[in-house]
Amino acid sequence: MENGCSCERKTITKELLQGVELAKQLRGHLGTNASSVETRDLLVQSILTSYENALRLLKWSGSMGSTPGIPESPLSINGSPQSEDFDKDNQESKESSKKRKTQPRWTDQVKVSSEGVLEGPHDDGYSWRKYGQKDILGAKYPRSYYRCTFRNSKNCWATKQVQRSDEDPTIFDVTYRGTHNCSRGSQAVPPPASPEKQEQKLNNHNNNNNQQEMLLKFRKSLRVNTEGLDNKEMAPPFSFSSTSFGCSKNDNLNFSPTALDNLGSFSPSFMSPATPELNYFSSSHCQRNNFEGAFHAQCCESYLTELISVNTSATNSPIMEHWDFPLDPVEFDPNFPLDTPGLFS
DNA sequence: TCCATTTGACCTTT
DNA sequence: AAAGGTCAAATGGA
Repeated sequence: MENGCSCERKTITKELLQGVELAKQLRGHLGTNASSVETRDLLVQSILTSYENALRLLKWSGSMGSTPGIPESPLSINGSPQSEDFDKDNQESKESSKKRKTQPRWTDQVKVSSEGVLEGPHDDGYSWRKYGQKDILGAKYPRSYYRCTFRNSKNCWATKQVQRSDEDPTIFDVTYRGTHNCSRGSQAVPPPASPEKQEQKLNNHNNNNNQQEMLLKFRKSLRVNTEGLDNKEMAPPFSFSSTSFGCSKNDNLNFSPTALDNLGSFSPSFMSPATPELNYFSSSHCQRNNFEGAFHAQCCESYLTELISVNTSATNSPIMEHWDFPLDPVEFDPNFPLDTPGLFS
């Protein structure tokens, strides 16, 4: 009960702190000619996202009042920490269907290139294995079900569903469930894609190529930095296209904390290659259009903590946990009364 | 032989 | 009861 409130508050505080920190960075960038427009755009976008998240949290907690009861919320309604649910999930592997309700869920839309030309990177760095396909009532196309390849070896229970859009067959709705316990599944370059397989995810706002490029670089950086962490079970097909931004797989990118700061607002792609009709998704920024569950997940700090720890090297958290800024508690009091009337009006 | 995909059956949820 | 989701045997490719 009270824990829930406190969790929400902390999460909101975190978001706001992130916003503050990003604003500071932006100010720094504005004072110099050295930073690129892209970087500034990124910072602005990050700040907006952060504040939007905070506002959403406020709205959500406000609409919920003191009455728990959001269905499908990964945040355990009865007050039990999300991490407990996850632990249970891991233990009760045979009761997988019971996980449906407890795991965070969010959807993404993926647009597939009709030309089959690689316009960006594909995949999310995770390895998926198809375990089912089902015709869905009212849907033209069947829905495909995928789970993490490392379900058994690493007890990773992340799953996803891929549903081709009826209206636009080039669009795929991808629903993710659960978070990866495994570290990022691969770092290898994907095999040459056939035209059919050179499908990719395009952002709904893909006219912002600069931002996409920055994201790609960031993801590339992540990949580079996680190489060697998990070599034993690297699944080969997921990586960035070397043509995406002129970097080969072996390029060593500077991946400094500064770079992370500059790009940290982007969560890594949740896309994956694994479906016959769409083998390689490229990532996009901020494409997530439905944070069902996952958004609520932010409200529980234990869940947050787990996500952060789990995703140290390979994140697929629905939230922006990359922001590991050295926050200065003196400049912004975490205990600041966020429910102060008029504060956000 | 190993691993991924396919697909019908079964289970869970609504 | 119907629809959605998962399991697991069969199958095929490397």
